[in-house]
Amino acid sequence: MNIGEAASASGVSAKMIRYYEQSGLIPKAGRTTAGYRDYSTTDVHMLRFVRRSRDLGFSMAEIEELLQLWRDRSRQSADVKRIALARIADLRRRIQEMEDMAATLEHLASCCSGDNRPDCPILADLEQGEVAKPRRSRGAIDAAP
Amino acid sequence: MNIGEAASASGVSAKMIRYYEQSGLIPKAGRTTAGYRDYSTTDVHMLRFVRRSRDLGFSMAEIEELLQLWRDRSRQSADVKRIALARIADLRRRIQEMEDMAATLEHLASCCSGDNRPDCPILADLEQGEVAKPRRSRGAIDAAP
DNA sequence: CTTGACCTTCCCACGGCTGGAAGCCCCACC
DNA sequence: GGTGGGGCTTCCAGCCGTGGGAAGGTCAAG
Repeated sequence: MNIGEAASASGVSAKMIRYYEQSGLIPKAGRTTAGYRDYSTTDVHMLRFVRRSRDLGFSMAEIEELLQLWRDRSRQSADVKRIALARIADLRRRIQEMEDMAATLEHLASCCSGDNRPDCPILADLEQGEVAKPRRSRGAIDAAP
Repeated sequence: MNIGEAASASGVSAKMIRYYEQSGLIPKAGRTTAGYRDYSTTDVHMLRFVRRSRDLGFSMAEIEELLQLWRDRSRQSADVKRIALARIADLRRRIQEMEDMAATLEHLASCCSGDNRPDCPILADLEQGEVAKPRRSRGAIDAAP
């Protein structure tokens, strides 16, 4: 199976497959005599694994760890659970930060008349306001298509 | 006031101030005879404005718009409110996506015994599971320090 | 054999920083 | 009036994950 077929079978774009290979997340694919990458159904399983992990917001480093565990028949499920719980904690923390932002903005917006006059509590706050600096955390969902 | 003083007075690092200037977010600072950038207290206000906006998660493009409104004495508060409301909606959408991820992971983790045996429903899901692909959105909080 | 859909590699861009290197200049201190 | 160490300047490169595109080779159908 060539990279295009593997891509549509796994839901990972060909671009991304090459990128994952190049960055060492997945092993180098075998090549046909013509130099095309060649994939097995096991490889497609692995790619689906990666995609699902990304969809759940795991970082590359975490996915690397998860892939190792996935391949390791003598793994301990506790190791997997630990990574998942860490991810959940991270999500919860980031959700809280965003909730705080949303609440602040909602408060400001509710104080703003939103008419054709220039007086605006939102701008006033931006100019003056202090924030308990939320120390930024890792690996997010960003960059619209 | 030189860039270092402006940085500590505003809470924006000198690196960032130069970056914002270079990328056109803020106007080019005046220079002393020695070539040092020179800042006024108004400039510091502007920098604090930028920092607070970033803390609230506004994108560079949004901050550019907000800065223009901030400087525009004949602005309409409705314009500011519109940007804030859009930001809130974006936050709410992204929070929802992350909530969904967290819920999925929590379900999986609760099904995982987390012991020294290899059987693991989390890995099983990653290998098999489908996700209603959450279309990724813009401008996040990411990249750990 | 031609066509066009695929594959290959390579480089560039995004956002939002952060770090480093090289080199100059400034200012406080003695 | 020196001088040392820190500030300042510029430029370049990286992070993550992804998309876009160019230039060239390869495969399969017509």
